[in-house]
Amino acid sequence: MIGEGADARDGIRTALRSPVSLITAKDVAREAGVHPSTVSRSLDPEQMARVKTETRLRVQEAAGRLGYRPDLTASSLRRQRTMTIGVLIPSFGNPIYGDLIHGINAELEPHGYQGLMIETPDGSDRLSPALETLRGRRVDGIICATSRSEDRQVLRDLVDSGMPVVLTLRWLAGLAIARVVNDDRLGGFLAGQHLVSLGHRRMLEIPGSEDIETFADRSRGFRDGLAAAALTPIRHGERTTTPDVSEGRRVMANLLASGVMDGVTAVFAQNDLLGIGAIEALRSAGLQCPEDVSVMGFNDSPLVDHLDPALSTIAMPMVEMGMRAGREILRAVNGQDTEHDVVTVRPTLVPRASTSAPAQAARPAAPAD
Amino acid sequence: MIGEGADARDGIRTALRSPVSLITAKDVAREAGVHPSTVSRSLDPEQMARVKTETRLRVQEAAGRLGYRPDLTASSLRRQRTMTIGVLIPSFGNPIYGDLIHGINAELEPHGYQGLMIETPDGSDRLSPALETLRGRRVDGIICATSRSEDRQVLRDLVDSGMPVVLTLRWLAGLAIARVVNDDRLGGFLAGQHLVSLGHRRMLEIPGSEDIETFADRSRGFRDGLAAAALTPIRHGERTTTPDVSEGRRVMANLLASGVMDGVTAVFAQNDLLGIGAIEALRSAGLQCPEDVSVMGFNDSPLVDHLDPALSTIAMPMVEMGMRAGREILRAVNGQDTEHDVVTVRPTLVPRASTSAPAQAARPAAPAD
DNA sequence: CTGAAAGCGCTTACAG
DNA sequence: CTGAAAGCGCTTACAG
Repeated sequence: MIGEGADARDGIRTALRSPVSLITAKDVAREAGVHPSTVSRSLDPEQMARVKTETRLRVQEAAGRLGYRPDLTASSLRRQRTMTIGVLIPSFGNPIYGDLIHGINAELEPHGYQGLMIETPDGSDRLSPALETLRGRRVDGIICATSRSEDRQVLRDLVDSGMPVVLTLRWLAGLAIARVVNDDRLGGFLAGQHLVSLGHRRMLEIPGSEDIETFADRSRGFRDGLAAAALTPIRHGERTTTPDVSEGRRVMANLLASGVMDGVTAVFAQNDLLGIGAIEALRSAGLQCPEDVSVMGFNDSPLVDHLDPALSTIAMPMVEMGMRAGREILRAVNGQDTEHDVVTVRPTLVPRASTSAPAQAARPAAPAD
Repeated sequence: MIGEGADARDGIRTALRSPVSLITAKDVAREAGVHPSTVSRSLDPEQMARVKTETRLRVQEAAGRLGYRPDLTASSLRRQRTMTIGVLIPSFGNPIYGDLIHGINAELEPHGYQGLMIETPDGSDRLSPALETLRGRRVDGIICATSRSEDRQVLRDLVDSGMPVVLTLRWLAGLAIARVVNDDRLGGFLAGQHLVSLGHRRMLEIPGSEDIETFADRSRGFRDGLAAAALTPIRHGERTTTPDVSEGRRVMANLLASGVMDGVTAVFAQNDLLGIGAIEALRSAGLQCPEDVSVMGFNDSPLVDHLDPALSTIAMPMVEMGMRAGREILRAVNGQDTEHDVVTVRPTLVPRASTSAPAQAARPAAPAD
């Protein structure tokens, strides 16, 4: 009987797995009266020029009618390209990375690429496993926004294996890997300059983790900003682990207890959360921000403009950074040399209520009256 | 000359594409002196029992030495399984979804599955294209955290196509799709009960978008909470589009201008951002929170505990929700019937400084003195 | 311009 | 217990 074979086969298929009956190029070919290879050509923008218009339209019509979608899994195997870019993100819970992802996707999607996001939290030892996963999935390239100094060897091996890689948000000195980063030194400089221009003379930093180049750069910039007014930050030995609110609170409490804060009128916290914690510790000690101590953050995280006081901070162009990183990885994937590409985006000062002139009005060396 | 053929081939490979020289099962087989099929069996937990231990160890050793990772692209094609779950998220920029993703990944990863996250913002018409992408990539199942009433038909079609689907965070009435959701009605109830217990009598809601079932449920629960004290929320015609700070500000300004707020001592905003905006509009009008008007939010977003006043809100167990959603989709992928599964997680009240007893101490009907 | 064939790398009935 | 073969669905030199 006609169709018996097909029915039986369908029956088996259905019984074995989910009833997703997927249309293949073969089905479309039968419908359009052509060979499957012609289906492939008619649907590939790069190849369709070689197909007679009439044939192409017939195939496209049939494909549309049947709802045909080429199986990317098969296409990937044949082409040795998955049209997938691995994206390593420090945290899905930190909204500033949301804009980075937006930027990356905005660049990848129009080119048919899909970002495969994996979270590799700081200090989690999850970078290596994540890279193994991405290798197994044969991603075409990797954007890494989580590099720490301890990752140097792993990243070096990754690049040596031939995988196109772009570092963004953070980078590591001494690795020949393309990077797209914020000019953190400029950011630190802007913070320092801002506090100096308000009239502060005694200032200190609440540093982020030292094994992240980004934070080291913010320090350098901050020192530059102070140096321009012949000032230096007050030195102290406090270090932070994860740059969050509780660490900011802990460090500021220590600084207050040890007397390091005596006479200090402004603090540059290397990110917003540290700054928020610092303000809370100040408040607990009976000090007001900005009246007694001005506090700056870094990142311009969501909601920090709704805090009391609204947090002065440095904003990074995260969307732009993501787009640039996307562009770089696509260049690398397409065989263009990017190894020594360094793209830098510029942060901006966002002055708000948490910084003001010091109460004692210790204005920068104006002629004495 | 020995090896000449191989060298020539490698040369071509290198010239053609990235120099990622990937080890295949064939390479491992040669190294271990077995057939590629034995390599496959020795490395597959489900099959390795059939291989003589000695052989298996030899293969595993060779695989380890060569750094062999099976090509998931080939494996997917052969097995008709990609070990990938599509995850549709409303926004990467909203940190509450970070915990949802954590929960999902925590469940998927131990089972060898990978989440493929795609952002489909509300009101963006990006659900359909995203689903097309996921189909093309042959994901094994889809977790959708973005469903709106306008998506009903698209989701119905998706399920009809045989794709395993689980809705989470939000859901749609009248669709036979498994769902894992917060008990929003309970959340609304807790909010109402909290305000009533503080002594409030005249209260109103700032609603979220009406075409999201979640928000409608919060309203129902809130009304329940008030009804338990024989109260009803003040009705008004204000509606919000995207539930963000500026909408909260706009709506509260309108409510104040139109006199609807007269005598109202407490407001339930259906999410934190609306609540923050409402507080700001109150302040602009010379009213203090909570002294003049108490405000509750919903979500317990990051940083709302650092606002002034710290926002009272309802917390959802996002990690748990994500884990449950992950578990459900794996069940569905593995052919277990989930169509009518409804998993509900319970929110909790997080009372903070933005809610207090009303100034005029309109305590609930105590015997007059 | 189109068809037929080969092959991407894996997995899995099927033999033996 | 292991090998040899077939085939997942696509794409692309190769013919014609």
